[in-house]
Amino acid sequence: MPAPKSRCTSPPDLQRLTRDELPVATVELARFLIGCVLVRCDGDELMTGRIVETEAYEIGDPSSHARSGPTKRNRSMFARHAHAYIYLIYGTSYCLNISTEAEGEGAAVLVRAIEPLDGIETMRRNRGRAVRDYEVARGPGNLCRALAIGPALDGADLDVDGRLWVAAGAEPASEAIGASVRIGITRAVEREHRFYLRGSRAVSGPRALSP
DNA sequence: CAGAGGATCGGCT
DNA sequence: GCCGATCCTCTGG
Repeated sequence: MPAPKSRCTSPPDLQRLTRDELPVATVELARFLIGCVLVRCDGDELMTGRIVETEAYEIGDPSSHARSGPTKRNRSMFARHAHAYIYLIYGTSYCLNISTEAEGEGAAVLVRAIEPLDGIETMRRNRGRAVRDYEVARGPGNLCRALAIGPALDGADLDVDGRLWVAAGAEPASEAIGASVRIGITRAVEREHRFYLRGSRAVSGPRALSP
């Protein structure tokens, strides 16, 4: 996919993790991403945040969009790992996923929430409503609205595209990462494939799910 | 081609 | 906590 020129100057600490530095396996990436920094360059607006909540949708998962094979909507899930899969949900919100596994395998990690770091005023403006700092990108739909992530980024290669990538962050202690069942699904509800950073107010969902 | 059902959000009770 | 908005996608006939 052609990547429009980005005018953001990205500080050295926001240098992208290359494809080879990102786990290929779905559940492994979901856990790895907690504490990493999501970087969005929209024109000349730089926005970043610490990833605090993810969900894994692995190969063969009955709750995955890829469960019935490739379709027009989910084709980005079948790209090799580190591509964006973006779709519209409930006619109102977009969701951002990062593809996993080898090309031809349909699997991805849903990025559910970040704690804003840089560009919070831009994110707040994108949200178009008054919210507290920790609410700016809490929840998958809110995250996409805050970062101006939409269908134009579907299929983007995070290893190449100048508009969206993942950078390293302060690695949380392993006991600081919690696991739980996933939110808003109706199949394979028992799998504990949601990961979150304990104690972060930017984590979405019922408090009881994030002790 | 019709109909059901969403990996959500926000307002209201 | 419950419910409606909103519209696209997939499935089945």
